[in-house]
Amino acid sequence: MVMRLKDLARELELSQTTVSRALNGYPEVSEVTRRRVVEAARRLGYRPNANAIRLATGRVGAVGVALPLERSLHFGPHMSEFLSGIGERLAEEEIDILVAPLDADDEIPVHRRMAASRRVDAVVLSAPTPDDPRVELLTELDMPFVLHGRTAVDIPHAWLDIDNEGAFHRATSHLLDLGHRRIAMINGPAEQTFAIHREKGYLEALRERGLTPDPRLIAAGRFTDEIGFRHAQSMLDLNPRPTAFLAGSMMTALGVFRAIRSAGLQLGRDVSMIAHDDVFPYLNADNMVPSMSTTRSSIRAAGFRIGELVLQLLAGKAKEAIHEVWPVELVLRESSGPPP
Amino acid sequence: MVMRLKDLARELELSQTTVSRALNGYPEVSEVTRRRVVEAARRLGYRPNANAIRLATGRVGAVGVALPLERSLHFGPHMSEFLSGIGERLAEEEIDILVAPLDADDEIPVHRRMAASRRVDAVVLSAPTPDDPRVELLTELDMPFVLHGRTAVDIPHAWLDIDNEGAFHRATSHLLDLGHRRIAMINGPAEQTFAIHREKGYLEALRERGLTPDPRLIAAGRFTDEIGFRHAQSMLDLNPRPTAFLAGSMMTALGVFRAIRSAGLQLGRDVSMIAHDDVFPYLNADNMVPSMSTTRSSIRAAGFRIGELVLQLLAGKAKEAIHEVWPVELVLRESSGPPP
DNA sequence: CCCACGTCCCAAAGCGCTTTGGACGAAAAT
DNA sequence: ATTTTCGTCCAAAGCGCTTTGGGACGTGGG
Repeated sequence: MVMRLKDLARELELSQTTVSRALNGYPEVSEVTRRRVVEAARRLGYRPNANAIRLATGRVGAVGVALPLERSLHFGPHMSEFLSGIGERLAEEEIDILVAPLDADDEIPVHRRMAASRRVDAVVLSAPTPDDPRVELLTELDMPFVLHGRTAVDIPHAWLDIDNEGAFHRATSHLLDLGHRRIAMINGPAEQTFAIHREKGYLEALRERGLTPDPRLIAAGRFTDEIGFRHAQSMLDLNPRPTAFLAGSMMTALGVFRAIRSAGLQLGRDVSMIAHDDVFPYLNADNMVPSMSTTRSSIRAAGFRIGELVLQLLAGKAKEAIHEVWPVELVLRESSGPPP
Repeated sequence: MVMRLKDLARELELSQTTVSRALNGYPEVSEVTRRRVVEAARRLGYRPNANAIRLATGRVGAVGVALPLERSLHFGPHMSEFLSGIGERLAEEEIDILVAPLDADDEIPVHRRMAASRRVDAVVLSAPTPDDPRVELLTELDMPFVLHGRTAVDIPHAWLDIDNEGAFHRATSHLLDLGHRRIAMINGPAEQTFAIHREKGYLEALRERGLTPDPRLIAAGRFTDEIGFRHAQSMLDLNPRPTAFLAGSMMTALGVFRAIRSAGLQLGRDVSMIAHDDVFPYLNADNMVPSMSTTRSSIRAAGFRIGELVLQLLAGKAKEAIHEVWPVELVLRESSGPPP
């Protein structure tokens, strides 16, 4: 049979109170007793029942991560890296991660359920839209959360985002510096905040040079090879064709690459490309041929940090004080160069 | 304040017992009372405290999915599809999914903790090796589990696997039928059961035609673009070079594809390839150019089914009765044809 | 010598639910 | 008319932990 606190206490001829306190490091128990207790617990393989602790304390030791099923069609590979990052940090504190796979339409009820049934202490949200309703919902439900990304919602909340606007501004400016004038942008899903920010950075960079953006060179869609291919292909049919591409993800970049090649062009010579790289271990920009110039920001590192922020939030830090914008590196490699 | 069972009972002027039974569908409460209770619960937004239920019943309503951090470097994209599949089924039953990201070295303690602290009712394991120690561990801990894949461990346990051996046997045989004689195999991590099965299928097909396998044409490694590229590149340097490739994953296939091209060869004409496709929504074999011939099996569907099997296991079905081998389709497209 | 004050420990009351073992009438059976 | 059965409902005892509110036993200062 599994050993409970009561058994352990009986074994030690101490009260449950004392054993509990000894194990949880309260001061009102002598050091020698504590050592005895801890040693016995280890020896007898005592493991507190997590559910009893949860009930007694009201704390759960778990955070929920919303995994939008539909969106995960776009964010599959991102999601797993992100999760790993969060997990890496929270595992250190023995905090569980509850993934809540949800359809777009039952997102609200699932969050309600999570909150009301006290399954988690906090929630991590990602892939927000500017008017994301989840922010209001969770605030109302009094459920602490950290958002990966940003919204325009006017309710104080904790978030961490990367500087998407800055990244694409720099990438675009760099291509302009090289002499490119027709720069295509294959963005992520148009409703997402990060995609909006990226477009903003791109447009702003063009405007600063007095260039008028060509709407035919701007496309949006999911982060798939296929979307990249289709958009790039039709853009390369234009006359004059774009001499450079910005790609929203490495998946997109693969598609663009294919389109460039199948148009008989050579990446890095005839056409340039800078792609955004969330740093997947299985898709290395450096090892591509030609190696890919990227705006780089590890989504895994962001996850790790978000784990940290969740802990801070739960420790009582004000959500107003939890805002981080991470700079994005521009890594130049062979895929970007001057126009022919 | 949040509504508890006691409040709801007081509100209805009923006992907690009756309210609880009404809500949980026990027979000893009249239909009219039940309706009253259910209606009031809905109206007042009553949500039972999950932790109290867990403590009282001993059931948790959660299953753990081991997410090996290190291995997830190989299985990142697979993992997220697989998780989605499991989640899709279990969400229907309001069962939570706990992901336990773990380093290879603390795998054992994490499982012990999960089991002893009653955080989950069951566990899903994936990516086993033939002598996987987790099978024995979980059996010992009396923790129900379903394995995705197979081991050679001689302990009864529930599993679901795809017919890796058959798939690669067929793919190899098909290439042989087309006239290929030098067929290279770029496999997954050598220690994994599925990779061993695939190699077996491949070797067996060669032997059936009286061919001696060339060890230089067999490689193993993680499922990355890079690994695919490296191995394929060095194999294409051989003389005579392989005329066909088998790739363990779509990621690998992308790398092989690059190597073929950078050797100045054309896929589907000079060199053939059949890749294994776990069906990622963001990497579509049909949309590649040329479209990719594959051995196809949806890892998401497998996840969904495993969710189902977990439920059966928890409902009392014997683990000895839970064994499934799924056939794998061979889908021929443009990347495979006769040798030049 | 007494009292205040630490120090170390304990009994018991929760946490919010399920479940056991009846109670109480009314209807059916004897 | 009395006993059985049945349909409804309830009080109270857990589930395994934390935490409150003391109690007992030295120790040192007045």
